Amino acid sequence: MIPKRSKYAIKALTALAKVYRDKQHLSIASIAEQERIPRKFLEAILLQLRNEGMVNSKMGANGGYFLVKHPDEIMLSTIIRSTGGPIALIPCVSLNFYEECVECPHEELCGLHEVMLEVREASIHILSKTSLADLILREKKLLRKSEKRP
Amino acid sequence: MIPKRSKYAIKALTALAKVYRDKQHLSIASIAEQERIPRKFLEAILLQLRNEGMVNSKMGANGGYFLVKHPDEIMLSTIIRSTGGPIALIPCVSLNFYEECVECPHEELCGLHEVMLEVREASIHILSKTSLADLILREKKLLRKSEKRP
DNA sequence: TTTATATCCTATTAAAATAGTAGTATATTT
DNA sequence: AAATATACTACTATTTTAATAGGATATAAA
Repeated sequence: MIPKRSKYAIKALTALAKVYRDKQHLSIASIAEQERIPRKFLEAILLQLRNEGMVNSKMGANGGYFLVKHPDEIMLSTIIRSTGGPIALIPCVSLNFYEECVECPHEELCGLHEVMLEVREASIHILSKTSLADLILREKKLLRKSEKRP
Repeated sequence: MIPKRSKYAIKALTALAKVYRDKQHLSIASIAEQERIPRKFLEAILLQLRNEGMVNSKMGANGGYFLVKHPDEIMLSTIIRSTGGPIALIPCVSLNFYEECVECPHEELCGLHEVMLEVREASIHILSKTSLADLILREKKLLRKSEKRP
């Protein structure tokens, strides 16, 4: 499982993506309310994303956060990783949270290692081809579908 | 990430699978040493797997654990699930650890939900077609390969 | 029948990760 | 100047996971 932190980040960035074309920004408070994320927690998450260059902010009255890149270019895998969420199921096959197995003398000879690598590749394949823009598009499609057959 | 508990379980059951055809059993102590798993922790894990019917045990001197089913029939997904490891990345798409999203009014309309479902399906597809026997086979192949090109 | 060896079982503790909060400083707009 | 918003540091609380302790029970072999 990825931490709530990562999920909150995806939700918040999606909200920012929705106002991207109008060059608008959103305040922490408004995102927190809209997405039902604890305000102070969201503040910490956005601050971190800012320091990593994924978003930028404007201080002071009428300030807020906005995306630096186009929603097409921001992939779920990137968001998950930069908020500390490992995608792999075990540490010895994680790209960003790698840890050697204490019990494996040779991990190249470990069958479980090999299978877990395949799982990771399958997951990353999906998450690194899905952008914030894709997420929004999917939601539009789901909404249309539900309106046709209610 | 799945808990260490799940990984230890897979390692221990694989050890039991290796002696299955000879109708042999292994003691907790010997598995713990061989797989470098803390003995008492392994004891708790095997006890639970026994209560779920995945393994059986023989008490007393020269006792130990053995598989109840053929290694072909024991799938990684089953082991992970019964040792508390969720395969899904977020609770709202987990089969066995499902939790409703507080923030989603309609999860059928959530784009992230849809993507995470795909990730889960891809992972489960691999994990539920891979058995303990497959794991052993993979290791044999990896070993052969490494001996050819050392 | 005694001794050694193993599992059974419950309870407890330790450590780490995660989630969330507090409070003050700083910047910007009106 | 007042109101509003982010910046930043530090802290706390909660939960989960990992691991251990220790005695009860069963079995085999000496």
